[in-house]
Amino acid sequence: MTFDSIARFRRFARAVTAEVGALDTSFLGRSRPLGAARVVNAIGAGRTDVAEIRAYLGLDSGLMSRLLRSLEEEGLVATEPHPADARRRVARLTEAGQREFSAYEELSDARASAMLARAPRADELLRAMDLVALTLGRDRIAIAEADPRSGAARACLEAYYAELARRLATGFNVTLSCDPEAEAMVRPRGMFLLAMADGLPVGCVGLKGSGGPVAEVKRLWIDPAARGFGLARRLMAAVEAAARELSIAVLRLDTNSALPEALALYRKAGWVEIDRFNDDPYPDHFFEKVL
Amino acid sequence: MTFDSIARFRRFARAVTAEVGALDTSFLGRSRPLGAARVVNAIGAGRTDVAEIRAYLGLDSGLMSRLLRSLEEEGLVATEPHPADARRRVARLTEAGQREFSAYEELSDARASAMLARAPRADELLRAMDLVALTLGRDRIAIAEADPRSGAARACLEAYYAELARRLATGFNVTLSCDPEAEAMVRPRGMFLLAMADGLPVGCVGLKGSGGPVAEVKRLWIDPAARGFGLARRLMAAVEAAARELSIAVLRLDTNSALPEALALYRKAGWVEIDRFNDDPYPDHFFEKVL
DNA sequence: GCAGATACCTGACTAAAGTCAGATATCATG
DNA sequence: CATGATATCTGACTTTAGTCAGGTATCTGC
Repeated sequence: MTFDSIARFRRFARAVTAEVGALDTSFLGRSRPLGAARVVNAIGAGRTDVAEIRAYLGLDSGLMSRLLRSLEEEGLVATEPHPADARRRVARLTEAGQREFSAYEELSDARASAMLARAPRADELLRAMDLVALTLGRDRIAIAEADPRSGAARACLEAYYAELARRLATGFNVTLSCDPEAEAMVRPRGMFLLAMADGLPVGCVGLKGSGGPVAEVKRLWIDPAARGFGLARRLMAAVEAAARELSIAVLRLDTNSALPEALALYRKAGWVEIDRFNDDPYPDHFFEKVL
Repeated sequence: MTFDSIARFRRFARAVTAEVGALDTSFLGRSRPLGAARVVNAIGAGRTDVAEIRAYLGLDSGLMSRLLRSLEEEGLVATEPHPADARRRVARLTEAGQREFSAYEELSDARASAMLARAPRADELLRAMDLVALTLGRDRIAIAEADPRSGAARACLEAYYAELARRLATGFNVTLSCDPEAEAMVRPRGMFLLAMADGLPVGCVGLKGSGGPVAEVKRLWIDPAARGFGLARRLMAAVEAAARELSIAVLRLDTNSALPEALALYRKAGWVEIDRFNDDPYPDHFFEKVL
């Protein structure tokens, strides 16, 4: 670390406090107290259970109750008993509430793009923001199953291919428009996992099955901004567990010595090196793990 | 920009809001309302004029008055009339106030180093934070005169030498411990300017005089995280103005073609290329500007 | 069916922050 | 020195946020 890292950290905190303060109070542009605005946004973001919203926003039950009541009076929110548990209530936005939520969303989006438009190197700025956001939120990164043809999965796969093209001496080329292997990474033959950080994908791994007892692990990739958090290990553990559940007996994978961190990970996770098992031109190392 | 830059920006805003919220309320650990704590910290950070603090924190004059009164009762702050204008008042921390301020500082420092210690690549994280903080605060970057032997100046010079060593094909080497030219960049013969962002240096330029009518511009450097904001142009304009003030008639500088952005800047600012005027082994381009 | 836990609601509070209309003293300027 | 601007202070508010002690209805596990 160079000149006074703590001072630099605190300069960041100050800069961001000022900006975020403005961001928070921008909600006040719509003449509603911050607390009520936060509840509208929590519901709009998909949180339905009152208890869930309460926990997320850290509110007292009495305060929560009153905020919901005032939002109901305003006609933005409707509540009804939870279908499975009559003690609980679920909240949803009315049409007017939806409009209000959209207005908040547009405000935030406009703020974001204004800021990005003013930055001299928006791309670099976004990568920096990713690194900060992911480091702060590393404990909230969750692994979830996804369709390999979904937008989030495609984003990871594209980044994966681009990184291979950059790092392999031979380059790398896949016809992205119709990935020939996506079909094989769908249940029941296989599956596909994403690591999600606050709604955005930051890593993936695929299980490519053939219907038989042998399956292949493919497409392990972690967003550079999320490396060092042990996500690759978590994804590999999750894909192994999923393979067991699908009654796979043997897992295989291929990789390239230009990716030393991958080789190290596989060796450390109990994979053993085996002979070449395909004629793919890119890989030069082959591993197997018996489950 | 790759996958949904606005969503990425907003993920950053959310992550940082949560963290900064915790940062703000950490002040509450010392049983003092946030408003009062912010005033103590503003005074501790060197703001003395009541009006200045009020503007910085965005407070109503009535509220400010009451906050100061309560801090005086607590014995943390003392106020007195402004020596030059009896309408104004200046505030300063008492000894107890200094202790309280230090306690806040230690809290913030501890928080910062805990966060940095947990990051897998603290160096990269800091650079990302610099980029975000400087982009957010670009309009508050100020140019100030400084001693080239001060810590802040040395930090810039070291970074400058390191960058030259990286970018020049020949490498670069200065005996830092006793920079032979620092003496010549001090008034009355010359001077030295820093660009300061929230208390930390992000760029520099030196004016090396000999006592005569010809002086040299040296050591123009901008922190990579602060490039693209037009700081180099501002520093060059400031050093020119200072040279005029010192009755310098002709400015010269040398540079290297491995730094094309510097060449472009000098040409655009009205410098004209001249013949080699020294036998320094590193530069291969020489410029002059008549004031 | 009963005890204890859980989810939400209500009423009665307090603390903190912010607003606004004067009052007072001082300064800058013609 | 008169006039208007400026800086701070005071008193009287309101709004927002948060706390706490009960109260009602419901669920879970024995």
